[in-house]
Amino acid sequence: MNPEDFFKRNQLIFCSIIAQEDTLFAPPKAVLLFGEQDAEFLVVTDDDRDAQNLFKVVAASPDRLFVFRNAQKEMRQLLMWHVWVARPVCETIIHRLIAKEPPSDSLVSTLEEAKRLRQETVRRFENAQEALQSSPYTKVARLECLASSAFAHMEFRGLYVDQDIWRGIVRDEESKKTEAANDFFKAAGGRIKTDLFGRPEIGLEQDDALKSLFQDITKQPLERLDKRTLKEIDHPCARALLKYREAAKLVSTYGEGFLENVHPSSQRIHAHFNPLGTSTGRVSCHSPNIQNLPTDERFHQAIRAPNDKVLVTADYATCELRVLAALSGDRSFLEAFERDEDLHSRVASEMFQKPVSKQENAHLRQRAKAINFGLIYGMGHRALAAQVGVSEQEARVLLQQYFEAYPGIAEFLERSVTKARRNGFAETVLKRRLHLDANDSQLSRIAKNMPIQGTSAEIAKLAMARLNERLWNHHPDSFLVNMIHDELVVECPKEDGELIAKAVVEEMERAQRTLLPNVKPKADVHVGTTWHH
DNA sequence: TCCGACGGCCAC
DNA sequence: AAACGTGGCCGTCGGA
Repeated sequence: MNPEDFFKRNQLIFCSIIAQEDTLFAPPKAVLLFGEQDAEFLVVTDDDRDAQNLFKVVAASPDRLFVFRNAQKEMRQLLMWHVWVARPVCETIIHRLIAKEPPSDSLVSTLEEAKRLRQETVRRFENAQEALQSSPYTKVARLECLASSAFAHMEFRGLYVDQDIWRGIVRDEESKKTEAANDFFKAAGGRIKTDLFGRPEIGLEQDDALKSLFQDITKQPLERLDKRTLKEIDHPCARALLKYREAAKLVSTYGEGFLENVHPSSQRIHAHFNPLGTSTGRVSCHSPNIQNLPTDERFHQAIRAPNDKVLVTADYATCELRVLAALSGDRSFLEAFERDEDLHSRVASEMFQKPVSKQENAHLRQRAKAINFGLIYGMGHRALAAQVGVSEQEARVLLQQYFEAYPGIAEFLERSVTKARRNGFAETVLKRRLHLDANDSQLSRIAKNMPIQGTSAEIAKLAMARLNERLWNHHPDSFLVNMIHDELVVECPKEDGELIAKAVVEEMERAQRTLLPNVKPKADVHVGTTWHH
């Protein structure tokens, strides 16, 4: 069948990639497209330019649906042909949401095999569609499918890293590590035995041995030997170990092993994003995880745009607190955001009945901030006490004062818990669910956190999906290179920086407004040659 | 030699 | 640290 006729007749198109190998830059051998009816199909190959060009145009337009087995992965391969899919439907996403076993996405390597799988594919999809329609997940499925295009594109493009700068930082940290180790053993003196060659018998990575050593030094039993415990020990060994651990962390996690993820042909990092990688709806990322790069200024200098390009860095201003404001409907919170006030200061002054700003009574602002964020995590008085450095009794009073000033927040959080306990699950604004089988105290914390964290994630995914489509259609030299939960990073030509910054903020705020119509949205943006914080 | 559990720590 | 939520990666340790 000729391509025009095929696309005219089919609104819903099944898309099967026939691929050589499962590597990032391996182009498809061919693509089999077929409709729901038996007779219609189209085979697109790299030689058939007419079919390929038409495929490209139709795929990028929003008036056809393309069904994939694993959309993110398969669309990544299609990008080798510069095909980008505006409206993908992903079987894997649907199956995961309705908690069915997803179809295996093992490679289809011949056209014959793809054709043989046609009937089965259509039948399986129709069943999944039916199950989805009668489930609460239609909205969230639509969002996830839409966002999968953005993730495919982001993975395909990759994140540029200046390896020279990066290696320079790692070298500095290596010498800090050595220096700290020397300091440690010098300070430990006779406490550590040495072997025949004068080498110490314990290493600085042997936590059990170190714990005994510090129990010796402090003459106290130690439960753990983490950063916080070490900070409380006034001894040169403790200070040296802290220095050592900090440097060792950077060297091991962000050292040469990290740079091995730079792809040899693109010279970029193509991390794997898993949009359904968490229980709340947040995205996870691995190999490498570029959502937990150190906020250290030096590393940010190494994440830079290639020549003649800039990075647009945009992040939501207190996204989760805006979600809390919207879901609880708390008048005071909503008003603070409406007036662009500093929420933490406002909360502090209402709690303590005193004027508070970042300058004035900053310690009170700090306490309010700790509570604001802590509540999102279902924090109790113990954790609050540790966080702000007061007694547990004082922390109890602080929470009491907070809830007196904001009864709407208290009610909302309690309502979340009651609802979750009754339903057996917590849910987001798009009705994403997290089933709870935990004990009561943990259930309560998850019930408070999941709707907020999950809704935040949905806002970010919606922004990504819309932004990616806008960039593909109107700014083809600009593209997403990273997303860190509430932050998006876009690489674009130097001369487009301000234009793209405007587009990014627009889409982020529009997405927030879409899911939270009753709160004023806000995203901050920065344009520069390096990643900004 | 491999693998999972664990402690620790990076991010939001 | 935790009765403060969500992740991934590193090194050690102990068992197979």
